[in-house]
Amino acid sequence: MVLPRAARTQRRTRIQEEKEELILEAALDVFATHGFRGSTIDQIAEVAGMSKPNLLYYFRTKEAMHRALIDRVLDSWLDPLREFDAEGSPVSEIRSYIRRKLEMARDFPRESRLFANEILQGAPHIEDELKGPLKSLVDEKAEVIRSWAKSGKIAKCDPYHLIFAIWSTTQHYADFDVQVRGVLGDERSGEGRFEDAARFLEQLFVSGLEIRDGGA
Amino acid sequence: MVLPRAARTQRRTRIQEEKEELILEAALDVFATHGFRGSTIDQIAEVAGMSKPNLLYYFRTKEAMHRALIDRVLDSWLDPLREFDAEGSPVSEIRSYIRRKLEMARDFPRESRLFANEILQGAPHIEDELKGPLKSLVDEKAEVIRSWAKSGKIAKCDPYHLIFAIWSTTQHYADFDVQVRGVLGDERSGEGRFEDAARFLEQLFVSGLEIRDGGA
DNA sequence: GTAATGTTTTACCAACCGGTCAAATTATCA
DNA sequence: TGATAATTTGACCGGTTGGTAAAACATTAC
Repeated sequence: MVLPRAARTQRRTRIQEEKEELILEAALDVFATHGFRGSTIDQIAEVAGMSKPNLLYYFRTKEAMHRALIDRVLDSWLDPLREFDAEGSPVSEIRSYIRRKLEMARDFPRESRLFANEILQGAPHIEDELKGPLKSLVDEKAEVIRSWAKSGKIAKCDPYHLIFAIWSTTQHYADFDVQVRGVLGDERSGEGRFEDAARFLEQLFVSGLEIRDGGA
Repeated sequence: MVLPRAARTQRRTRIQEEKEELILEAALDVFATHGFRGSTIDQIAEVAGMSKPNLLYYFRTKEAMHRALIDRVLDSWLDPLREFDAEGSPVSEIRSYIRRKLEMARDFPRESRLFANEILQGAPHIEDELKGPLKSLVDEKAEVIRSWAKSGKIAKCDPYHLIFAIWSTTQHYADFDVQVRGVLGDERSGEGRFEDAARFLEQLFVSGLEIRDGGA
């Protein structure tokens, strides 16, 4: 019988798992570089190496594909922030948060771009997640940072804008990769640029948050 | 006679100037939120309040509209960096560069998003500009920063990554506006968020670049 | 006023879009 | 093996897309 995908409650077939993975992989490629509206099912099908109706057998709509991707990415995207530990030392926590985010930008640039495209275009599919789970997590970690500042472990600063600054500087290397490479030139565009970036950002944030002698 | 737009060498009509401006304004709206491929001529025409063929009388293709916009934006986008003055004091130059970029993010968010979309999608229309004029300008200013570091006016750091960090943190408030608002919540999403951001970023960069006592 | 030019509209096209359908093919398992 | 269910394919559909042609309309210059 040919049941619509969503109606199947049975365990998934081996083929199903493989093909769905294959499709999401292709969809990630395409959505990440063209955004939702700029991507076509034909294009995704071609990258996945299958016919369009075949692809639509696994995901019944373009939106279903996009949603599946977004859900997966959004979840893993916040892992580094979840690991942010209130018990650790501020400097080492911030330092390793930066490192983790930078590693993600290096290792999963398509995921970062998928997300960036979605936000840029007004986050039509994930506004609820932004105002719900994401906000809660950030609120929680912002409170941690605030307490560090209050107890004099780091300089006083707005914790939300600190988080924004870490997000933007690290994701920049994934989202604006073409620009970064263009500006750095071919010689400096090797993988070493991530090490350079890590060094710079750690210096910036760590000494930028140090307590000054003449601090207010 | 009906000459193709590109072939007209005569002075432009009053109507031409007005309509072209009207169209570019509408196109900026649409391209900025949907990217090139995600935007349609019909949509732009509707926003501009004219019929599609009428619009196509002024810009013969979708690409022509996009190019006209990109050219204009790219130019004004670099103005703050051009003002970056080698003769000024490092701290005040960096401080006012941050302020200017932040003001642009606040006052011209669509322009920022148009640019972000273009880069995100691999900069298919402006790769040459990135590797040419943009790179040259950045190279020049990076040299200024390097000389400041060398003469001990600011901490040693990679000037390119410093510039990237300023770009990303400031443009973040335009490009990721939905996310910023979502996380800050309704109460803190007023215009005051730009003042908060300015305060935070100035503190971060200024004290992050100060010379340490125990500096290497 | 009128002729030349500039502008707008209506009607249209071929290609592409997201998605459906039914038939053909292949895998699974008793 | 054969029956049954899962997968793949090709043909197709209505709507949208970027863009054109030509005629109607408006504006300007003389």
